[in-house]
Amino acid sequence: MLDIRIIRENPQLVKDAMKKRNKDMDALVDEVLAIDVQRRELTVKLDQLKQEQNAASREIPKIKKEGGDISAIMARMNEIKETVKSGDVQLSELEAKQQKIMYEFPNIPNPTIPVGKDDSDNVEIRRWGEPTAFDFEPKAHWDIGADLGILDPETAAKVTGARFHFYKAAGARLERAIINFFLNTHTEHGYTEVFPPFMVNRASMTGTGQLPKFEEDAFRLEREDYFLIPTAEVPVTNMHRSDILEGAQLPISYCAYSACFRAEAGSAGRDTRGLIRQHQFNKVELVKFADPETSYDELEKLTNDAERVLQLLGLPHRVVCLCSGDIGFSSAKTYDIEVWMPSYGRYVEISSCSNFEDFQARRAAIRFKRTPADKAQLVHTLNGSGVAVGRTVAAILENYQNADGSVTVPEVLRPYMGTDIIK
RNA sequence: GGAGAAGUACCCAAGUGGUGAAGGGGCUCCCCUGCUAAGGGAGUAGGUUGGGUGACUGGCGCGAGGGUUCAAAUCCCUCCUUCUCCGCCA
Repeated sequence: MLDIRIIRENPQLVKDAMKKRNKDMDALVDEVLAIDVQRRELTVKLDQLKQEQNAASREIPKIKKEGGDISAIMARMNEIKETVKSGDVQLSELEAKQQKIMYEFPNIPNPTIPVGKDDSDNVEIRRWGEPTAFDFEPKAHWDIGADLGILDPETAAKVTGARFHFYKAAGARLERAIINFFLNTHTEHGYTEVFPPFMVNRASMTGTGQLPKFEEDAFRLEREDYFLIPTAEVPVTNMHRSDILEGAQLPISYCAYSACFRAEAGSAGRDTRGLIRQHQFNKVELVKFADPETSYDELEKLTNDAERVLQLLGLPHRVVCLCSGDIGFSSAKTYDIEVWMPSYGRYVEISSCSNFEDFQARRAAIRFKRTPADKAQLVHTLNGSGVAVGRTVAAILENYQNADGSVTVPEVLRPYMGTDIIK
């Protein structure tokens, strides 16, 4: 959520920022400003009446005690009561209206990111490794998985439906090995491991920005108002919802494994084969709470930490800075890490590392005091995949495949796999 | 899922309708004491929204949200969480 004060003080800045996202929200900016004026005028009026009520409440018992007549003051109080009551109703309507609009605004893109229309305007920052070369015709991971008997979408389709997978034997073990490898590596680099709930309540989904705008993207439970998490970002960021953290604690860094659930509404027909786009997938997530003064240093570090696991796995990848038209709703700046996927013949997103600045913190009321004497201020929240597990399996199967159909296990995974080859 | 109890500040805790939410511990500062211990004094309800150029000043805050009342921590309703017991279960 944006700060209403920014809109009050510099509406043009907000309008321009939205245009960088290819969104014309001029009318909404003007509307929210008009509501804000009304709301504050009414607030002043009601506060004065409430002040009068409070003063009278102190007088009434005094007068009664002295045996005086309170009928005049009571008449006045009855009159105020009605005005306050209807005023409060009106006020909460205005507040709701204002908040509804405020929830519509995406974050303001950071000035350092490229301005652009869509993913074609994203800027490559660096590459690591070279696209894998083969002296045979490489197969796609879904074919490798089927031939080795380690990936089974057909059975999952029977048991559940489309866009689910069974992993079997070495496939299941590979998934588990990668999760452990990721968590161990991040833990060694200062992240505290947490294992979160996979369902969260509405307040948490609102805190990180999935709601109210993107409810159709999430799976919601029928009997409770709970949502299956689309990413561990949601429960882990919301761990500190409504907290006031100590400045000395920052940055707080967590890593978390979770299953992730996405409805993939609007993705029909895209990436229908293999592990790239599933309703349920595993991910290890990195989450940071940082001092605003250093949050962009933390974004660089977090991105490096995510890249590290790909480097240790020997998977060629590149880092891309998303342009203003391509960043997510809550993000101010995002680096995507893309891994080389031979079957696609291009780099495919495997991690997304973002600084949300105070956008989530304002929604979720996550604050800190730099020193105990300071006033509480909003933290900056960051997160990034460290990294998506299913896509890592796909990348390993494809990049490490051999001419005979077997797959070499990357060296760092061998202790976890208990073998150096899958065949 | 059923029954009962409870949620007040960093911690413990008083407060069942009426003029600013007791008290204690802890913490901070000051005084005294050669040091320590003990003692004395002061401060310590955060936070959030508003108004004012400003010194200042108002509203809301006792788990959350509604309601009754001139007036709610206190009465009523709904929900959440915790504890005890029962049931169920990995």
